[in-house]
Amino acid sequence: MERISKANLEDIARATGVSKMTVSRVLRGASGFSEETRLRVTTEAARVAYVPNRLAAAFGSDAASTLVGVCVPRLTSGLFGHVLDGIDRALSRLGYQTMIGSHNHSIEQEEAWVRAVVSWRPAGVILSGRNHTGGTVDLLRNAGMPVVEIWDLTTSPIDMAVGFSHFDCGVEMGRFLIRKGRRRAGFIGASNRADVMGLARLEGFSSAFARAGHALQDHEILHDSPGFYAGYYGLETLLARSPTLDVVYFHNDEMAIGGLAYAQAQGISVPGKLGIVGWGGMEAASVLPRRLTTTVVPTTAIGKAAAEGLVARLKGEHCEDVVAIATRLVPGETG
Amino acid sequence: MERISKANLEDIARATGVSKMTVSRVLRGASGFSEETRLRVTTEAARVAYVPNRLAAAFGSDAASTLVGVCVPRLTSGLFGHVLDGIDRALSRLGYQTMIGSHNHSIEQEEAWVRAVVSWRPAGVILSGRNHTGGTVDLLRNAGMPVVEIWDLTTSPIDMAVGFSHFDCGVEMGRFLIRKGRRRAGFIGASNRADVMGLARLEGFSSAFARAGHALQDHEILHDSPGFYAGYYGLETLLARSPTLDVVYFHNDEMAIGGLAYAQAQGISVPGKLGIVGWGGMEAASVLPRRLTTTVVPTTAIGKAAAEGLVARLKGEHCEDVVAIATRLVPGETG
DNA sequence: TTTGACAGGTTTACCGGTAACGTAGCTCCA
DNA sequence: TGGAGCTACGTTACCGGTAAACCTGTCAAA
Repeated sequence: MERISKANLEDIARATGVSKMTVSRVLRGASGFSEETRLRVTTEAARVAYVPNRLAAAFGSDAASTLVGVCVPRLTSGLFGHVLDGIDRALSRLGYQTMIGSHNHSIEQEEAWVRAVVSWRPAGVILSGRNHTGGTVDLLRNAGMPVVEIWDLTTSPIDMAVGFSHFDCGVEMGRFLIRKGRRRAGFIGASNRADVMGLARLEGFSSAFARAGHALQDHEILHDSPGFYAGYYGLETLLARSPTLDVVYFHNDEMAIGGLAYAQAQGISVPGKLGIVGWGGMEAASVLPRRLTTTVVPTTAIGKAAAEGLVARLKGEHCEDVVAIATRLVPGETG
Repeated sequence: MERISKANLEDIARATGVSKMTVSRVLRGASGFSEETRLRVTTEAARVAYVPNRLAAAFGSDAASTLVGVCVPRLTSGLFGHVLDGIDRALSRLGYQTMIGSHNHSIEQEEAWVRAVVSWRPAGVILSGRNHTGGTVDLLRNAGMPVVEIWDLTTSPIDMAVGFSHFDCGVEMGRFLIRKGRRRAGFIGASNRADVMGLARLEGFSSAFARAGHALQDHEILHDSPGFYAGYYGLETLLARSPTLDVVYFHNDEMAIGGLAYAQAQGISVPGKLGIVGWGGMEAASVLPRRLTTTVVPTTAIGKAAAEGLVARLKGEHCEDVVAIATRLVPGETG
């Protein structure tokens, strides 16, 4: 009974009187064996509780890895949680395992993670964003495996890209607010300057206002995690400096809700005196007493598309290099 | 220049005039070589951009795997995001890779995941909860690797456990509310009946009220993901049925905030007419206009403790089998 | 002078699969 | 009736590390 689970192909082969290779073929569901052999082998495999050794399989044949590396900025973000969920569901349905990491908006940490994950010889890699170190790009190009860059769309991906343009999100929100009559806009970001995607939204937003002849009045980027607190205190800081703002664009919905809480605590009328708009489309944003004006990002769909694109490439099927996933500006009652 | 990254130990050995084994020792930082050799080897390794092959390393020596499997109920939960972050930070600092999966509160899905992850011969596994299939337990026992069960504490873990008691959380909240004069309590859960940990809180809560002579009046368990919507509509449903409730305990903070939103929309005075309390301690809960009464769970600390316990066991260091991490009931302005 | 300990290596065997190729026996058709 | 083409296997070599055992020269102590 002891270490019964340590059985390998050879043990099963001996017990059933066939060769190791035949057992391998049966258990992989390949072809080249009779129904009778299949039955004998699977029965014996079940009896000894055979656990395949993917390490040996992936090592032995360079093409057989079922491992996919995924790196996101933060595991604690509600949005990326849904992206990971979309990826993980799609990949595990297709028989792949995911190796997940986070880099906290540091491309150096991302390179370290890529180095670690490539040493496992994965079938492919999914990264977030379009900004990577030269070392990361070299490593991935040399490894010659499919790479999908998600979240921020680029027209010249390392290999493939699935996502949307953060700059365009900012532009769209800016134009929307100008149409609504807003003129003195501010922005509150967080997660420090390393979050280039948040900054891209700021740039798009700013350029939309500038083009309309109303330059961005002020912005505040906090060195804090982009949550409710940062939104609350960020708005306090920004309004202390620029009390005449008539609308504030927040880095994300969590922060916007924090800002909303501050405005409410101060008796500032929203959207009357001050508009508050977010980004991301977290669930809370649409059920709060006042529905937040925000941009909804189809997170799960992005994850799913990235995973399916990667697998399509692995199987040699055709698949677009760049897949744009549309975001949707949802007007609420706060902007 | 082509496929220069495909260099292996043998290539480096040839180029530097030493044996493969010596190169292996140098690059692993083992001992048994001179400083001059070390320099020659590391220089050559850098020149050819050597990427180690962990597949081969883990395969070749059964003790060398640096892989740790982690399975949580859902990747989209804010709380588990922090747990994963705690685990991932601790493990990557210690040189391990994490393979993350989710099982959506299904122990059958958990078993499937364990089967898949064990086939990668990881160094250890971290699971959530104490409820597993017999197959899961057999698989892990036979594999003979360290296992940490997190989140819900058990006194008889498969191997190790790090967490707290959900039942006790419910009891503590129940007693707190009774002291505050609440008598007619309800509960709103979600994620269907499979979430045994949420149900344990309900049981603890219910038993506290029962012991005080005020049986739980009503409860509603929605077949929906435990988010803001479920809280909003859950409270609507529950109050339609039991309008005289004076306090409602929610599955988590997201749902409680949804409930708060419903109460506010209906003009129900909180906490005057109805108390609303949550569980989990999400950041939003403490900055909203009224601070939510809730139980704060030290998520990151649990992840960190689980990871460090696992590694301690791997290194043969002493480490407690059961580590209790205290939660904290934080009275707010809603209960 | 001998012994032995140690640094600094080398050699060999092996981990458990899989690809590639070989082969025996059978059927089927010209 | 010979051989082409199948099915159902078996054989061999190999993936890239690492453990373990085994060398070899040097230096110090006995």
